[in-house]
Amino acid sequence: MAKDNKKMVDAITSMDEDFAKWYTDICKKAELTEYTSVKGCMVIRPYGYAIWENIQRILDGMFKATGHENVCMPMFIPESLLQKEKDHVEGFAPEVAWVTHGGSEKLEDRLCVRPTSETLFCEHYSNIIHSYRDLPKLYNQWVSVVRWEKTTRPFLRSREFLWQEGHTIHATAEEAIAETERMLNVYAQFCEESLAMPVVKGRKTESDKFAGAVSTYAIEALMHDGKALQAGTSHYFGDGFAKAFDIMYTDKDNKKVYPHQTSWGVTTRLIGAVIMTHGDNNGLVLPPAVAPIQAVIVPIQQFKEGVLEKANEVAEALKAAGIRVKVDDSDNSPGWKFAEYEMKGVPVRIEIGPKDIEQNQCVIVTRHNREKSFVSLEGLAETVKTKLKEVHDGLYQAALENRERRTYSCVTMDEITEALEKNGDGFIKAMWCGEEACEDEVKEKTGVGSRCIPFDQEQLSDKCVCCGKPAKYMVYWGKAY
RNA sequence: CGGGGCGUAACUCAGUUUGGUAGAGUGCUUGCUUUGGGAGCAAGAUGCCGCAGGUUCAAGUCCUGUCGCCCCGACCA
Repeated sequence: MAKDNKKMVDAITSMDEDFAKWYTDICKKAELTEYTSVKGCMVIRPYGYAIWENIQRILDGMFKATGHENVCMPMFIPESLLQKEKDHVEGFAPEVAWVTHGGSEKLEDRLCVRPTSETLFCEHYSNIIHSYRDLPKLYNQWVSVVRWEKTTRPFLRSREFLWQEGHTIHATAEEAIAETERMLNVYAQFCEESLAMPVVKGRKTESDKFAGAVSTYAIEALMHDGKALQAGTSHYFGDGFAKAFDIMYTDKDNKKVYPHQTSWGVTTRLIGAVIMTHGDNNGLVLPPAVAPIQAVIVPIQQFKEGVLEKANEVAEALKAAGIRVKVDDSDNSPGWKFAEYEMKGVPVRIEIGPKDIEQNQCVIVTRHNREKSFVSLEGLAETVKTKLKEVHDGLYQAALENRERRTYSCVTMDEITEALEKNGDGFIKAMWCGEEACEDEVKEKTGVGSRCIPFDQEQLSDKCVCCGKPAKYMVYWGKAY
């Protein structure tokens, strides 16, 4: 644990003082994003984009390992195509951006800028799928989409955002459901192993489903301030889209039947999740797996002979061992560099000065707890790898503890209100009868909405927390981003 | 879309009440000294005061309109 919680960087608002401002301060000061002249459209700067590239690289590997292929759909959807699935268009129409002109000419049919690409995949599938031999298709694309949000925040909710959307089509419902669950597990595994972020896996309630889905699964994470963040979703569509788009194939018995579909996605919101899960009052704290710089080397008295040479030599050795390393040989003071890389969340810092070189050692400091140790330059790459692992594990443990500390089991409405008042925002575990009216009432009376029906069910009581009728599920409730 | 706040130098802001030569700190540039937790001194550069009208001898300041951004709600990844 941090032995010194003193805020080193007065440029960043303290998270206890104003969590929202703390968040946006980090986005700007750690050079992740800049605002542009279009509301909700942000520049993702090199340091922020490098995090996304790491996320992409790891996830893409996981998708390929599970048999998926990357494709690329156009960014425009004709209005007529968007209209084909009724629930889908109702869900998305309020937030789509429209292209009405090509050059100076008005378009006959306006084009929607994709808010998601189900309709495009469906149109394509209807062209290429004719036989059971054409199935399954396991597709994914890395693109950006546009949703005209009213309230925007960097990474958490922007009008254009980067994501991947997987779209698969299968011969049977069982296969499609298995795919939906498999990809949710891939997301959960990624969040835990690469982002050091524990998540709750579960199913969304009917009212919270994706527009056009039979069922929606999600992973939910709890942020530092006790608010929930949906970190990824996976949808099972049944054959609803296939029917709407007239996708049919001939099965082994020479019968024409409808295939079953899924889609699943994660977005640059994951970067927001990382910020709000691991960040502290000194700035960002990055999980080593996605950190653009895993170790920064700060030379001390770098003008003295041999110091920079040694720093570069150490850097080369670490690079050779596959560690992402940077030597900061700028003429800023060491203190400035310490603060700078802490703000940027670099997991490990290495200090090398004349005194160290004399003793063939260096100082190594881990970002999450700021613990300092003197270690030999001999076998440093292995030491650094151990430290990176320590940072990852430390982050995961702290995030898990935060979530556990902020998860409250409640059997009555009063208990919910009390728990929130006494301990602050967090996850509420409570039983539910399955009626939408109760879901709404819980939200209205206590302020927490249903997050998901977790796969790991517990029987907290026999009765719905709201109406007292027999309970069907235990639900995680919370305030959401 | 509702409620609140804010647009003046690269950044944070003062100046607006009471109209009268455009300000400070930080950052930036150059030089010297420094370097184990955001260094010191000296010299320098930087402004359509969000935009458009209006009132006035005179507008950053007053009036009208407009655009944008931030925060909080409702909705969403």
